[in-house]
Amino acid sequence: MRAMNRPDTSGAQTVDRAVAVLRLLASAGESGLRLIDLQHASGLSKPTVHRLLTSLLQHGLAEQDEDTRRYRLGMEMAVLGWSVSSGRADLRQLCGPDMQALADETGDTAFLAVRSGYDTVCIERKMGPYPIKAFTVDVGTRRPLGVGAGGIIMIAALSEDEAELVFESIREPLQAYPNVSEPSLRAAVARAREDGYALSDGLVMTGVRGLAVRVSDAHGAPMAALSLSAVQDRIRPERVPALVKALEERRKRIERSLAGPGRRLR
Amino acid sequence: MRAMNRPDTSGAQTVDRAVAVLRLLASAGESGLRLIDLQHASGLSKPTVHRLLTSLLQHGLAEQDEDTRRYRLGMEMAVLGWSVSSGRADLRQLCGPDMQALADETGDTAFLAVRSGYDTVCIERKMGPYPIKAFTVDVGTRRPLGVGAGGIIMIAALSEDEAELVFESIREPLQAYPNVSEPSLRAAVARAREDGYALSDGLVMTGVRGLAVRVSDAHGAPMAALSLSAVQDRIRPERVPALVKALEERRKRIERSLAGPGRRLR
DNA sequence: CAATTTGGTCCACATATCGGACCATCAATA
DNA sequence: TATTGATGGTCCGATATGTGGACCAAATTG
Repeated sequence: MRAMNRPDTSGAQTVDRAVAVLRLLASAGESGLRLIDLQHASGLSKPTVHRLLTSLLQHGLAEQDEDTRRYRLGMEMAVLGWSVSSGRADLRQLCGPDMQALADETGDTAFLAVRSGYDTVCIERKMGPYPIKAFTVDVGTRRPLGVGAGGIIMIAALSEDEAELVFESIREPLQAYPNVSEPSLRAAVARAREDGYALSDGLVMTGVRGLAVRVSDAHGAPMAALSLSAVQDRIRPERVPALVKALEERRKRIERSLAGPGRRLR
Repeated sequence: MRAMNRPDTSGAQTVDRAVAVLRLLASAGESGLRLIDLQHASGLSKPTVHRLLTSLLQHGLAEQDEDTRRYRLGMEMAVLGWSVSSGRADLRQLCGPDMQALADETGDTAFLAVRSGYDTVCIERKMGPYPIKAFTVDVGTRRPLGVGAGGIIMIAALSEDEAELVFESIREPLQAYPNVSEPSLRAAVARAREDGYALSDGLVMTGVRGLAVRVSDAHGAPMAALSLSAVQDRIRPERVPALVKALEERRKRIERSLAGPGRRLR
């Protein structure tokens, strides 16, 4: 139908397409996608999608449910992922203790998310003791960039041009989130740029607020978003400064330990 | 040089090649591989490898070290892997407590490994209290199937035909392990078939012994290998029954919890 | 049990990929 | 500093490879 990404220069078209399919499967999560869904979402022809899937299936990167015929990511994908040994790869476990501490001291739920294409992926979650939990995202969940405080801070970290590209790309998938309008998102991003932290006030779900700061690597490049989320009563304006301070402190600790056991290649 | 896998029927050649490259990168681990290494190891031409890499780089599935020009797996690979939500995917954390308990009660180091192509991948490790550690494998390490007790039990779980295929495929990579000869490996596999557990007596490294049992999913299909490893003085013949018993007990617990929160698709 | 939807396959065509040849860059060596 | 060799990267014509319209099969629906 329309261009996926870059019809332009070098590379391997087939690889691009295969990766696109993998991304779609990743977004779909556990329940998977039907062949025809993939066909429509990717804009590729049925035989093409099927051929790609056949190959991915053979390699275990995708699997097919015997009964429903639906496709989802295969375990081999996870196994390959476990062999990654750089940057974000061990970010998750590295952040674990600080996130738990953050959740404990604030009472709310702490999240860690990274960018993947035009999605954010939640890679870790720690629940705080406060008994009323807000709508909560599972580890592994993918949502378009811009959804949630974490997504906002990630867009805010981009250059104008890149941000524009993102807005362009997420326009369609954002339809699924009725509370997120592009103007309100742009406003939130602008505020985040000024404040240094992002606030999502019911943008994802009415009655839920989130706060996020960005985590950078040793070179200052944004790596992930560290966020807190709770029902709106818990994140009142007067409490925001304290929460931001808690987030910032944890961010600093995390960045320090990121820089600490500095990996040097070769 | 020679065929990678199936030159035969349907699929996408390009995808196969790209996956082959990814596998090689995974095996190489942190230090990465040079273009020419990939070229030789894959048997593909330089432009082909480079073109595939260009695409993989664009998608973040691979990354290139600025200084050394070496390629390794990219973080996106890990992120995609985190979105896998089936079977083995959460096996690791599910096994964590039992493995720690196993390590604690035996004193030695417990490993969990899964098969990936013709490799075994160590996906979890828990150290026991005994102060003398044997040569120890990091999480994420890939080795040819058949290396170590875990690898032996995995081959033992295969049908004759499949096992033969494996022997064929690992002949070359096994050269890197001088202590593993094909006859001794075949003997170890045969014993493992009889005993129900695998014993590696210095096959990987002189003076190190390992014991492994296989972990099966709810349908009885082999999923992973649970193993213990220690210096040979710690795994004397008279202690083997007790260690095997401990492994078996943990295996049962793990398999029960695997069957328990049974995921049903759809 | 016809109609519709979806999964899967065939095959002639054309296009995206292939790889030999070439250039650029760097390190070691003379 | 010139020379040699090894490696990263790119070009471009030939063709093997992937493409998608059309078709069949099976499942689902009315």
